Amino acid sequence: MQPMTIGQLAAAAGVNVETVRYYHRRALLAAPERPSGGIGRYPPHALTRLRFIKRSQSLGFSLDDVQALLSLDDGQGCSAARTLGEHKLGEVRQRIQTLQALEVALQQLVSRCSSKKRKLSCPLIEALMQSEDQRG
Amino acid sequence: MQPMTIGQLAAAAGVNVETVRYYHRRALLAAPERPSGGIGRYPPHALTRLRFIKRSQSLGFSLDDVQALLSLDDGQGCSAARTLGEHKLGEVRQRIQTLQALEVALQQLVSRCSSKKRKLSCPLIEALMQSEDQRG
DNA sequence: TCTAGGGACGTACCCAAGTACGGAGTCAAG
DNA sequence: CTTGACTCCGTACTTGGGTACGTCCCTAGA
Repeated sequence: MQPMTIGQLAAAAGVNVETVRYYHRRALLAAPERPSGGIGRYPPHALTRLRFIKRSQSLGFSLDDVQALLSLDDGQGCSAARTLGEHKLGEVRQRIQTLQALEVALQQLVSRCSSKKRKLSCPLIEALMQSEDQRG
Repeated sequence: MQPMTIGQLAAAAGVNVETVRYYHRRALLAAPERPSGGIGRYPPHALTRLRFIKRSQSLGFSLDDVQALLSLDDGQGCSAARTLGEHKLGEVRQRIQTLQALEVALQQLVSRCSSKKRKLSCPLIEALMQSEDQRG
């Protein structure tokens, strides 16, 4: 593994060159050493870090989260990292709950729509129109 | 129920005045009749529609979806509305699946973090650093 | 030495669903 | 008749995660 240009780095990680530059701006990825204003070369470590970022994102971490995670990458911050992970896990579970409630509600609306009982208008739209909080 | 000003309408629906104006711009809500350049008054129907929008949103419909839904509100578009609902239901179920996979992965990382076996660095961060797709 | 293909950098733009702001007009009460 | 609250309208800004563009610069190969 040799030093890479930004294009090679981006291709290796499967991201856009602009994305790499964006990560520089967000201080997630150090800009490479650049001999006398020339073209920068990234060490292999940069690819590892780039992959770290994408992997964390795919697990639901925001770039702010990733930044926090990276700042813990000193071998000392394990419990803090764990806390972060647990927090994120809580968020994920909360989102699942919300979506499951949504699923039930939507399912009911849709099935009411198929078993129409001579209503004048669509039960789905009707249900959205006048819900419990308006009449109760 | 009498005609309302925009402020009353917004308050009744629990939204910002600017939100109502935004819905005008999106053509989700008709601008009210306005006698000779004066101040507009909204009929009660506007509140119903505003609530329809917010309710639909809370069920996961985007404003574009809501627009489609509203255009079906003529008593004829029931099957189209149902199709829309089913599509949205599919999306919701897909999101739930993705999040559940995420939940499992995150759970594993976090629990690996608590049962540390004398590793040098944090297992969570380590796992993010070097995952299967890099070594396999 | 010329040239093509990157790379470096700054700025602007994309999406959704609003929010914020500033100036002018209007309306009702005191 | 003035004050103060509200409305109207246009424009710009927000968040998050980038994408796109334009211009200059550098470098390797022929």
